Amino acid sequence: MNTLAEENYLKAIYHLTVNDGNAGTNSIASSLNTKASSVTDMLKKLADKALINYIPYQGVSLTASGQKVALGIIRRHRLWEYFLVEKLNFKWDEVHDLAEEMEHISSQQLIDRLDQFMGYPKHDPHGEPIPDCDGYFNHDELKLVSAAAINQTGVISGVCDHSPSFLQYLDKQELKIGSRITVTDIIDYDHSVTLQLNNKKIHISCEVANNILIANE
Amino acid sequence: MNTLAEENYLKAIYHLTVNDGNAGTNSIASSLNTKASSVTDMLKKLADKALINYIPYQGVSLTASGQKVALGIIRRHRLWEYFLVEKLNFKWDEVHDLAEEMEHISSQQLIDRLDQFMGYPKHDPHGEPIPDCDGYFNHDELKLVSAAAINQTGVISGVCDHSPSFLQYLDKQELKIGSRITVTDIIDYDHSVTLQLNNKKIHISCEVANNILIANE
DNA sequence: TGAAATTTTTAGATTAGTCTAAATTATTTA
DNA sequence: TAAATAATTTAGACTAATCTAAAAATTTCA
Repeated sequence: MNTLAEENYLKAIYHLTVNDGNAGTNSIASSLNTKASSVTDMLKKLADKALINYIPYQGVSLTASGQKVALGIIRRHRLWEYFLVEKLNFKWDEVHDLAEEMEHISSQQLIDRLDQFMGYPKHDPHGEPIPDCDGYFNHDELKLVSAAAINQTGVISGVCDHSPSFLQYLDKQELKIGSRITVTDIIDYDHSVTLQLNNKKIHISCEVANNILIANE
Repeated sequence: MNTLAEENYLKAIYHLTVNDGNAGTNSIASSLNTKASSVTDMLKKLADKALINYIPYQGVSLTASGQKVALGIIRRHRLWEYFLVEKLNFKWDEVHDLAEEMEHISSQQLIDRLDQFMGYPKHDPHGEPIPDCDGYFNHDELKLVSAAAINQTGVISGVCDHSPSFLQYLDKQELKIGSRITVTDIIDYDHSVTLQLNNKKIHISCEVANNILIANE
């Protein structure tokens, strides 16, 4: 099996490459709060284990087996988040760091039984899809609120920022996963957005609109 | 906080000293599958942190704060074992190694909510008492089957050996926690024991009788 | 296109935990 | 009670993961 440090590197590389395919040493270092020289050392180890494709000075990508490992970690992380929120009544802004610890318990049987116990949830509390035991998941067609047009309606289905302060702000505004909202106005000057939520008008900044995902209707 | 290795040492020292008060370097080494020299190194670290009383060549005992840490680990271990058996349908012979990993997730809040979620169980699946959040637990008055007299009746309330092979043997004999048994015969020659369980007579070896605990009626 | 800036790697050191082999202390027993 | 035996500690080395500082490669852009 892989060490804790190796798992954290694989997960970071997965998140950095899922959109643009290739990650650099510095971006990995900053996402793991470590130094570039430490990253270089680890990249060699991961390459020796055939978990990444690594060409010095050219960045890295995950191999098929590295991606499988990374998706396993992400599956565990999201299932534990779901467990913490749905079974132990944690709030969605409290579970990230805990799940970060729990995701490293590697028993496949444990995770599959946990999945069954919870009824095979499809999404974690932040709307992220949960990979199944083979690493597959539907990539939902979501759109940023900041990219929506006036009068567009949608259901909040995900958030990009998982920081407690952002999630607590959403709680205060009663913006949650599953809420149906309509974009009623977009201010040219600062790109801030006015939303209709039930009977309420809510005005959010461009930055906030940039971190909320809605499903098209 | 303490490292994983430190936690494992504290737990081992707790188990070795709970009856006889003092543990030697070699006994710690063999219970952790490591070498005496490694133990000596770690004992110095734990003594520096005031978690153990250590006098070179004289063995060790836990300090009050070391005991508190150890009981916290044991609480987590036993609660996870209960969770695995009662919620995820693992068998009692399958949970030890998994709980050994899970016990190192240190969030107090997680454990207290897990405890609440399960209804504050008093015993793990092997009958071991679960310390409360302050480290307290009732030390049940139990007796070994091997120490019982003929005609004595009791309820199986614990097992000393937690190995899968022993627990699977008990399953096969339908001897489980909660079963009421009566000692009907004790063979002088080999100290083996005959039990009455419901309508069934069961003959067990001295070794087995030495690992089953019953509560006096 | 070639110097400046940026990114990445290398070299050498550090820490936690472990090991083997040798030395030391404690215990047993003749 | 002194030698033999057993238990424990010390000395020195190793691995994984990290760091700082310096060197090398790549990219940028004037």
